[in-house]
Amino acid sequence: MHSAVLHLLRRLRVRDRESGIGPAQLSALSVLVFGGPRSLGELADAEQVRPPTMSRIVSGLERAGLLKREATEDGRRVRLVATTKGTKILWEGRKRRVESLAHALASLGEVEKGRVRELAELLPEIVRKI
Amino acid sequence: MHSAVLHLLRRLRVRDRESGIGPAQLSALSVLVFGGPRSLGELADAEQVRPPTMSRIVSGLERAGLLKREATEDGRRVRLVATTKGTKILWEGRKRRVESLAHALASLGEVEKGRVRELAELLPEIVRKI
DNA sequence: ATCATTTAGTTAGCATAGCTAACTATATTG
DNA sequence: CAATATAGTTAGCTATGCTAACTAAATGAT
Repeated sequence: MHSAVLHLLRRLRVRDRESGIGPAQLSALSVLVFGGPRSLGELADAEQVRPPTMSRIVSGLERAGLLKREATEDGRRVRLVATTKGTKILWEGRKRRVESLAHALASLGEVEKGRVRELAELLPEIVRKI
Repeated sequence: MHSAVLHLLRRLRVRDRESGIGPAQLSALSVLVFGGPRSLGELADAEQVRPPTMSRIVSGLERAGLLKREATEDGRRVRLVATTKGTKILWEGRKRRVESLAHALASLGEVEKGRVRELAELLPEIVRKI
């Protein structure tokens, strides 16, 4: 299962590359777009990455005009917000990934599709427990 | 599903880091250990990576004493073979991953476990079609 | 048989991404 | 007000991905 999951992800990333944005940047931006604005530390936690790493990922996204750093009441924190451009790019990427998966799933029988559906619902729970 | 798979992989990689070997090296070595010796180009294909990338990954593994480059009849090709040390390290890593997954799966009911099992068998087929 | 082409790998050079250690600036607390 | 804690950044290392350009070996065409 570990191996299959690894290769599934690798294939999907090939499509992601079309967005012209690195995988870590893409994943971080998706948290902002689909989960709303948050601080750098929160984003680092969500992405299971250290603050310096997230700091650089955010710098790249900012340079590309995909997010903005905004000041907060607490002078130490920043609020990271996806720009319109960032949001648009992400929705296009999601569309591509869904197309790839849909293509692969289309040739499966109804029974198999049902199994995939069941596991997709189960996975987040499993992940939380690891 | 894409998101859940991404985070599942990320969690498992945390355990993999304990091996003191990078994720790409670990994955390439696992192909040799569990799939047998092969050429650099074949390994690059299996890992969905370009030859120069695989060349450097292999160099790292060789430097660490985890695999050997052997000559073949065709003077251009090399045969990559995991060493005893490489094989041992990989089995220990597999053990750690299995422990992590087992821990997460242990709390599931029998029905859910059955679903996971069915999908684990289905995944490689899906991956091949993407 | 020789010269051109194809194939397998490597080297060089660039960008992204992960880390720790050390720093700055702002809040909080004693 | 001084000491400490918290949020981010900077610097510097390694690993991993790419393309372009190279070497060496095998194949093929005349």
